[in-house]
Amino acid sequence: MNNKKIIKQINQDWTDIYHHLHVVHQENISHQAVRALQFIEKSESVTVGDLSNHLKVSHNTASEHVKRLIKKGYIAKIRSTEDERKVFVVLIEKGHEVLNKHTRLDEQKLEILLEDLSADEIEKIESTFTLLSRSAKHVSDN
Amino acid sequence: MNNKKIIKQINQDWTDIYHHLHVVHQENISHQAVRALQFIEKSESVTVGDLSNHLKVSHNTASEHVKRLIKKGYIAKIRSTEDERKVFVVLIEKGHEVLNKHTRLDEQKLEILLEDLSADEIEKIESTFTLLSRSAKHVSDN
DNA sequence: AAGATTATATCGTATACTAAGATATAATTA
DNA sequence: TAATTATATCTTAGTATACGATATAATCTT
Repeated sequence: MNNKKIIKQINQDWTDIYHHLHVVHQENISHQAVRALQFIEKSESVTVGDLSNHLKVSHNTASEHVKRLIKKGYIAKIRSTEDERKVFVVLIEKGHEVLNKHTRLDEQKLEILLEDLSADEIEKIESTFTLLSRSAKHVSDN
Repeated sequence: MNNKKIIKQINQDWTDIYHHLHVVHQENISHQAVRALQFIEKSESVTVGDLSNHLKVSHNTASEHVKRLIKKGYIAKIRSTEDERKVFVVLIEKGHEVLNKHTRLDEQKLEILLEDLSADEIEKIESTFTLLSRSAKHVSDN
């Protein structure tokens, strides 16, 4: 029952995996911008106010983040029809692309990696990630 | 043999896991700073010049990154004894802490997650990460 | 309908980050 | 001794981040 040790090992592996397999990108994008894009991608619907809460910045700063991200072609605004004060923000294609490059593992490197593994090992990786992502959602829902 | 689909699924899970389990931090640290800290942590020894190559910035810019990171208490300089022109940079405690918060999964959330799993499932997760991190190192070595 | 509240946007201002060119310093190599 | 290498500093400049103050428009309250 020494989960602490296992957790440290998982984290060590997690960062090693990312370090070796992450996409090499050249886009100049700030840390806050990535956080904003991630939040927008993973949430059902996001308003400027939601973003302000999530990033823990003032409403005007959030509004400026949105302005910058639109200028870069990463997101778009959609005014709510129910309450026309509200503005929803959504990722558009370029935003998805940039976010993928910053958060995902490199598909080509993964492909090379999988080539050297057996079908059983691949199946094990796949089912482990399914299990972990399902459990992770569960944890954050409480 | 449809690895493409499996790869997409792994990536989807990967980002979901990170989204739900990452550490909630408040440090204001830039993207380049995280990249620099990551590179310093994962490499055997790093000079200012190595950093400049890795970040693809000029030597003077790399030198300024180092200056900023030292000012923030994240890294330290160690002048080489063999060649006294060279300066190695290393992570110090606060740098490790900040980097962990930005790249690792939250230990408490992981602990809650593991509590609901069986010993077999935990073992499966552990061995999968060991396998993946070993393979990842292999891929990046070519 | 008038006033209060809510959601977002904009302006002014300030600080920090990022980056490069030019230049300087010190150590090493030829 | 001269050339090269590694790093540091100075100047300059564009961008990012953030907030307070203020503005606008929609919605809610009375």
